[in-house]
Amino acid sequence: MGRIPCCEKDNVKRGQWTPEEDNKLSAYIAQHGTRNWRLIPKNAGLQRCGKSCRLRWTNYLRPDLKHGEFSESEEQTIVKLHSVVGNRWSLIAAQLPGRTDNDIKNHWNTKLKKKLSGMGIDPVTHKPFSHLMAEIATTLAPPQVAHLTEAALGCFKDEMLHLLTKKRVDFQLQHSGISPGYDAVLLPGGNPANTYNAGKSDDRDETIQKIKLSVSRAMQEHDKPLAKTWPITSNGETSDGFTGACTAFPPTISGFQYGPSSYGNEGDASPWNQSICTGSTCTGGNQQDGLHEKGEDRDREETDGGKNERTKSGEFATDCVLWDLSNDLINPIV
DNA sequence: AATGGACTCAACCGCTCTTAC
DNA sequence: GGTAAGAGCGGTTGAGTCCAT
Repeated sequence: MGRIPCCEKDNVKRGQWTPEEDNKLSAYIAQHGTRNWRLIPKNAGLQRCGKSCRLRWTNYLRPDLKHGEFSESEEQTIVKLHSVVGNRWSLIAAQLPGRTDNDIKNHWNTKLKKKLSGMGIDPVTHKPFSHLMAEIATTLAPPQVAHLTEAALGCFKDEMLHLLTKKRVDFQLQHSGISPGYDAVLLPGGNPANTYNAGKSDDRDETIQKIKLSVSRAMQEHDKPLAKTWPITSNGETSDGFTGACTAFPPTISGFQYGPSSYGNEGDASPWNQSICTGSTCTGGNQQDGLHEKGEDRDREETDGGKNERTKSGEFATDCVLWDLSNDLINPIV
């Protein structure tokens, strides 16, 4: 009944691999291939679990692996694919020859997440943080909206402090809203990638509640309007022209841009072009493209009868598709 | 030079799905 | 059909290294 155990757990070595172990494993696999990981450590003379051997081979020893730094185009691909499939590292790795899921996961967690956060973009939703504010604004009464900026500033201060002090902050806990676009993606085999949304909306709701609470507090502290408020007018603009949320977002970071028309576009200084976002709609120049339209359609479908659309004129239509995934990237996934 | 915090990344853990028995 | 190991995957850990003070 069942299979025999892959190894005797008491008799296996763990931890870092030595060059001798690497040589033994590589030599054995070169000669016999990678069939039956259970037998490989035994036959190769290694005191390792078969699973450990498999990981060592697939993540490090395979001759077709790249070990150097990630190129800019590789980073673009990772971010773009992540915006579509989320933390499905094996799917992303499949689009990057020579890179393993572990490599990509590590690179994302140590570098790319911080880069995006530094640009004012939530690495989970791939939307500007300011879009969250715009979404909240749609649910607030006008007197509360006047205090939104102040309240949100308080709630985002941890992120700002992180950027300034490089202290670790778990962004995912505070910004776990998921782009509506995720739901529409099909994975190999035709399964929708919608499981990625499971459990994430709670975190975003928590953030929204947090900001709303701050709004209430701010209103209690200010019987009269703030000295410098940005009351949003009926057309979505503030009295001094501030358009809702993010005309200043995200900040430009040298050599790292993020944007809709970026991938493979000629004439762009960098593939990291950022979309110009007003906090309500994108003006990044690709609003007519199919993907963006799809994104807006998806958003409309999920706005629960227009919850996200503040007015008929749509000043606070909150979707802003940041990535224009090229067909050659999307096709293998869809 | 010493120290402590931040960062990186290989390796492990634990879960799910598949497959052999 | 039930059981348990194999395989694959994403999340987490911790040793080593870097860097600022």
